[in-house]
Amino acid sequence: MSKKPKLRDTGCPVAFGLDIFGDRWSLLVIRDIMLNDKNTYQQFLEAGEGISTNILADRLKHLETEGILEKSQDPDNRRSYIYKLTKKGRDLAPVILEIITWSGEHDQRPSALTGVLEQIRKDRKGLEAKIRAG
Amino acid sequence: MSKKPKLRDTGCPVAFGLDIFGDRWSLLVIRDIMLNDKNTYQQFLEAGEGISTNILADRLKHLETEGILEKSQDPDNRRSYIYKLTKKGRDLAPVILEIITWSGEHDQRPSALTGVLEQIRKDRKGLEAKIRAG
DNA sequence: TCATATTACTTGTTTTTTGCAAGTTTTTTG
DNA sequence: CAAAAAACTTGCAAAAAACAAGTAATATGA
Repeated sequence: MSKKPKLRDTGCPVAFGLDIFGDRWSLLVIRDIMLNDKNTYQQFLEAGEGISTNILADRLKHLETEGILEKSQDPDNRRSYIYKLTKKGRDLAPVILEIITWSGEHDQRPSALTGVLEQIRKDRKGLEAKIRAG
Repeated sequence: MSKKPKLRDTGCPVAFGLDIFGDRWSLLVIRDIMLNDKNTYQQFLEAGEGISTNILADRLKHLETEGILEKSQDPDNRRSYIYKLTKKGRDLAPVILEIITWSGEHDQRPSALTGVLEQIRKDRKGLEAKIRAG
């Protein structure tokens, strides 16, 4: 039921990272919080790619366990929880931005995040700083 | 049998990238070629994390189809094939290096790729250029 | 040269993960 | 106070991954 990431304890930093966020969905949730101002379960569900409810719940739990996200109650709605990136999570900004940059170079199709791509090209440091600030 | 990546055609560049290399193994193969001077099926198998033979074959085929890798016969051994990164593949260097950097900051354990981490810290541009040169 | 070993896979089966539909609990809204 | 919303959970089928074994084409060593 829960994600058992079967840690590949080889000491490789690439494998270390992939064990935490190297699946089909985690980086999309992180993207939603980091760049699309989403921060609730419902918003993640409606994000476009169509993640299943159980998988989303599982990934949120996993990312929280790994210290990438933290969850707190919405003060305005006691049914709702707000997910935020921790510093460890925000530190993934360069990884996300490099993926976007790479796709910008190698994807033929018109992109949905063109705005972000332009921001990266014009003022990458500024964008990174903004994300890092939280 | 073959990998059907179920393309998430939302136009998002993060999703675009993940559809190509966002699984448990692809980036490890790319890492092996990019940083560990591995380039044959056997070498990938022995790389430490223990990928299964069928999954490796599947991923190599997929990455070749996506234009990340190219395969050629080893002139010195007609049983063997040599896998190399294409430009598109080498362009993933910043993604890999950022993952390594992130893990360097957030992994407590002593790392196996300390050498690379130091190289990144001392002369990232140089390392990137070297990888980009092929 | 002929048995053995390599290399790169493929095939079949089991196990794990994902995807999908539906249900539950708590809180809010009209 | 009935209905809707938010965040999950549960159960089951389908897909993917892991595991074990086998195959085909070289190459190697006695």
